[in-house]
Amino acid sequence: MTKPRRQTRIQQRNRRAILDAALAEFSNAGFAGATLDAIALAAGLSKPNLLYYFPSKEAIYLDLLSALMSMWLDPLLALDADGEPIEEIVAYALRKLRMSRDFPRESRLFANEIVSGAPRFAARIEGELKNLVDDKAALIAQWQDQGLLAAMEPRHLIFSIWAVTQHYADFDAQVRGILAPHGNAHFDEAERFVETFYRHALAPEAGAPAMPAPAARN
Amino acid sequence: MTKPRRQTRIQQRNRRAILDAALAEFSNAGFAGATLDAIALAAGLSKPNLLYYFPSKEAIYLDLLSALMSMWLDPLLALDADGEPIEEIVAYALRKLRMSRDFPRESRLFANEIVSGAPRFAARIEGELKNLVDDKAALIAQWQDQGLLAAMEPRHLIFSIWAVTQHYADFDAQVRGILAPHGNAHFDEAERFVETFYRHALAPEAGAPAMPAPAARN
DNA sequence: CCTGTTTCTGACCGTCTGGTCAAACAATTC
DNA sequence: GAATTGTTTGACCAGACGGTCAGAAACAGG
Repeated sequence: MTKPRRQTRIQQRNRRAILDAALAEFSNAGFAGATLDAIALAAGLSKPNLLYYFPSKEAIYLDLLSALMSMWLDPLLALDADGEPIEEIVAYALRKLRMSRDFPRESRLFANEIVSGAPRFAARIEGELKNLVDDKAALIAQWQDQGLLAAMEPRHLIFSIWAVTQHYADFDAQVRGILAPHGNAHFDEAERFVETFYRHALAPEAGAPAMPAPAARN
Repeated sequence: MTKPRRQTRIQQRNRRAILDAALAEFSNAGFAGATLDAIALAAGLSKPNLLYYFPSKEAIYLDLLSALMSMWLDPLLALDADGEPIEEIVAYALRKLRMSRDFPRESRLFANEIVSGAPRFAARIEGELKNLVDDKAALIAQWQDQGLLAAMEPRHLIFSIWAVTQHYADFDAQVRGILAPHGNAHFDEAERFVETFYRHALAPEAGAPAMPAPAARN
């Protein structure tokens, strides 16, 4: 039991290569559409060798989901109760947007999983993700009660931020088909849009400073 | 050549059953994940019989895409240049939201296709869809120049409406995991959110009536 | 060098999948 | 009721796919 040395350098390199290749494959083809042969090829390994590092296709997929979960949650986690509400939410939306630009494969992996009914992900959605959203929704509701934000259902506001920002990664093919951009230039446009849009949408009514919002039914 | 009678009653019934079953399968599993056996089973036919009506799996898929294309475009098409701008756009968003509620399979079919890079759909995106968006984006820009709408890039505004409304169909599993709703009750909440959100976000600045918008760079 | 361990591979297997086909069955027409 | 046309099926096929396995390399340490 001396010197555990859990992973050799070769293991580290190959596992990394496999996960990277798998991310590319799964995010483009979904779980069903991706093949071990394609992943092995992209990783520069033979298929049996790939299965030397991971016991099955599903194990690779689940490993990816787990590894990316925190990256997925981080931007929302950073929403700061002590910050200025509108700035905090706008900054959150911009963080998510930049993740769509910088990590589109990760976004599409989750998108594929969830569009297909999240068969291997439901537990985590109803667990970690739901808890985090509940927390932050309460924070937003509090800000609204203080008249610092326009009144609107906080969870749906969060959904809208996810939807709008992830749209640029998940529906990249459509966005590019319509904007016909060069490279990632359209992301600058998107940043300006997201910032002005949410800043405007979140601003409380001028003459309603510290009153409970009109449509607060819950 | 007398009495063409293109489709018998049996043909009509079976083709309909196949397309319906295929929509269910493709929207849940994507093109790769869906199987002819599953479609045939759901349609109440044997696999060879299914292939008597359609030449191939891809033919069924393409038939579906074509048939659903106009349903997809209609809500945007109905955006009326003679209407009141904010009401028109809010009504458009609500139409799209109700489509997510009433036709989630159709929405997920497109979502699956586009998330996977739209391999069988790119032509239509760059054709019909792009043209329609260009048209309506010009109309929105015109409204903005008249000071009737807050200034923001029209195409990205349209994207945001697609993203927010389709989110409820495409990411249904996630929405349900977080809201834990009974049936479709959360769609009422979503309707209220979408309406107030866009009404607020689109309202022009109080003191900027008929001036070209500040960030109009294009 | 030898030895034990880690890494890698070719050959193989059972299953599933999209698709074919000849023939049976049903419906319609004359 | 015979002939024609339209519909359905069981049996089958070739290829792809996830996964196994025995053993060959490559790599370590002594």
